Amino acid sequence: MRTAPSKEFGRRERQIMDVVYRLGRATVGDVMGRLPDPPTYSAVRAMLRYLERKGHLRHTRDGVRYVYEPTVPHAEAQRSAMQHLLRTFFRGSRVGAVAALLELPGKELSDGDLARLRALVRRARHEGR
Amino acid sequence: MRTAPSKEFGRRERQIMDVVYRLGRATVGDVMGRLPDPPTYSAVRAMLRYLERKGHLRHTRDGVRYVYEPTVPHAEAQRSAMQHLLRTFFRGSRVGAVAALLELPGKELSDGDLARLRALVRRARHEGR
DNA sequence: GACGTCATGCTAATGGATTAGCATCTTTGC
DNA sequence: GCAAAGATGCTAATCCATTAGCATGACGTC
Repeated sequence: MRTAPSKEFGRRERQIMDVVYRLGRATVGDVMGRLPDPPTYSAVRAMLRYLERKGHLRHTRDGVRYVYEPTVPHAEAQRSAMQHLLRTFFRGSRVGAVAALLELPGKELSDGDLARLRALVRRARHEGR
Repeated sequence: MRTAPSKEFGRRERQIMDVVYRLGRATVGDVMGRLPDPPTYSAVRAMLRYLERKGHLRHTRDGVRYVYEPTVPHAEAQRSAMQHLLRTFFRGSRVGAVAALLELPGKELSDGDLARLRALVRRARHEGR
């Protein structure tokens, strides 16, 4: 049947999709191992099959086991998630979002990172965006 | 009963919380008007009461009607949502996320915006993050 | 003061996400 | 060859988010 992926997920669905996006490709065990309050192996498997039937995942074989990956490409999902976050929590202000981002804890920024950031800002200016 | 808000939501729950965060404070009508595939007024109202009982929302009166707002402060929810996005789609790379952010379409960046961005980068450097 | 409108209180019904259970198949080791 | 381990196929049961329905109360108007 293969209808258009609908972007809206239930709780578990969301958790599972997040794990798969995080890993890029994932086996049943990978997913189960990273779910909060993990249900049984069997339940996870059913869920994956369910998500596949709804068109959000596809699988390929790797020897005996299945490896799942999202049908919507990483970059696209990234963009749309960011878009949504921006709209929901920052009134669309990209600058505000950048501020929040840079204030998050994380690995120290390398010189390369800083250079890249400056380049991004410069580019944003020149392209008039 | 008021248990600790659990951060995980069902589909509608998520949609509703997003609307409330987007608006800051919202009446039943506000919420209903912005839901995709809006159900009945009554259903939205029940959902809001439900979310309140679970500790995610609180309400105050405004004349006859109720105005709902999140119990978790905007800034905190912002941070944790960004954190999650970062982890899920950017392998924790803040720079990568900033790049994606600046590439999103949006209002032209003002000179003030650019100055602020530069200041943020400078500050990130000096604070060693 | 009766009526219409619009708000909330409460609860039962529904439906779909979520789970578990059992059967089957393949691989590996003895 | 046979048994154990670990994978999938399929489906029924369950649970809870989601919805709708009916009753009640406040307010304004003719």
